[in-house]
Amino acid sequence: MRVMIALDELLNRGVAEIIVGDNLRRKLESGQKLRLKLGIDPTRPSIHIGHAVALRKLRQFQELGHTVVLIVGDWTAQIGDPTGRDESRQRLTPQETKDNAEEFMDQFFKIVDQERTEIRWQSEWFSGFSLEDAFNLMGRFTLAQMLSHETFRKRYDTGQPLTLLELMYPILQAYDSVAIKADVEFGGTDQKFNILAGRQLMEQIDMTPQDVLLVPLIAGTDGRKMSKTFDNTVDILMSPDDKYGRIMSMADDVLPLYYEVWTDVPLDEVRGLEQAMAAGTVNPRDLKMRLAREIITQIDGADAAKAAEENFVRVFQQRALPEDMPEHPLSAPVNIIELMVQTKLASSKGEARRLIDGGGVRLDGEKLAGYDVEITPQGQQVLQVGRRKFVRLVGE
RNA sequence: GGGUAGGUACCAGAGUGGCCAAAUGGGGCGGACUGUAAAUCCGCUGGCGUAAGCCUACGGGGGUUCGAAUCCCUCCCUGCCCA
Repeated sequence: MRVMIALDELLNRGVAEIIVGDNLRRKLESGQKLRLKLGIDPTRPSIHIGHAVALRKLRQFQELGHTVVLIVGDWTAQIGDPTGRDESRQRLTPQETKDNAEEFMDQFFKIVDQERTEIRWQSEWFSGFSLEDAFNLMGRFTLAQMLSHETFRKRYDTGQPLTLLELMYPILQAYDSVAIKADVEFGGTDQKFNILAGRQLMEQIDMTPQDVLLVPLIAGTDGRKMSKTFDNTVDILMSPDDKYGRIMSMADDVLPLYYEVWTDVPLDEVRGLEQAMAAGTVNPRDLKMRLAREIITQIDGADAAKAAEENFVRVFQQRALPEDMPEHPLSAPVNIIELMVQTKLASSKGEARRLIDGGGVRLDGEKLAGYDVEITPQGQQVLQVGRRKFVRLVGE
């Protein structure tokens, strides 16, 4: 699929940090086939393009013949990764875990090559764990060490609850590396602590410690770190139209990094674009459009990307109607408030009224001024909330 | 185990008997301006009711009171200090 990429590019582009860099390079140069570890927690079945930065990197390694070992964290998922969290998570049931994992993998293999992936479940090694095994593991880590992790320390210092179970999270993740004999573990920079715990454990039991490849975290639509928690993600499973829109609403200054991690545009050219942007000789909007196209092409294919772009131009640049919109049959006159709730344009009647009061509701382009409006079925009408939500009312 | 401070809306955080669907900030949503960028400005931000109003809501349950986020009892949860 992709042309093989140069080693320098592989190890530098879209990479935040490699521990130990020389080591990894030497292994790669030796022609040794590596086992690339990536652990996922099937707590949230959706993958966004921030997670997928690591997946793209894995894919590049696969092109060179290395094997991805995907670890489904069915045990750690029940703890929930405390990293970056300021409160404890709810534990999941085994069934939820299983369902989530399946959904997750559908998305995962849109980017990673399934043929060169080995899927392993943590329960393979943890289900048979005895208390003795657990002691043996826990005894290798100290509390001070755990508290050196910013997340833990902050929780502890600010008086947030912090359970012993949560302290187990990095330890379990570390053991995974032992269980599968990982050569390199991949993750976002926020995973550094957990992944280093793996190195430490391997060293202690006289295994060759894994190397670590950390990818940068990218910003979401609001400029903060992309995270489900902030609802600022661009998800793999979103419709191409939604992906396009969300990418277009990114801040300008995230563009260079996005180009670096999500496109194959040569880095020299990216630097050039950055300068042109600073000099004002190129409209950042156009760079974003190109970026959106590139990303969607990788996930959904070129046709979908093209269609999404056309739709975007029509709806948001020309302020015309989108090509596809949800349809809602209309057989009898209905009050506007009622209708907005039915079509899910508003989540409650109160919200519907507020939207109308705020001037955010249009019927066939006409702003509605009050809410004692009956909508009667007649041919096709378009009901619109804000700039981006449309429903086509089809009279019967 | 003892002492002590707490648990308020999506988050942070005021409120310590009625003026409280609950200040303020953030977030979110809508509008203006734009490039669905940033910045800025305006409005909204529990549910039901076109409205008057009703219902639900300040950790859970019970009580006092005409009236409770606010007082009392009890249970649960968390922090801190001591053991």
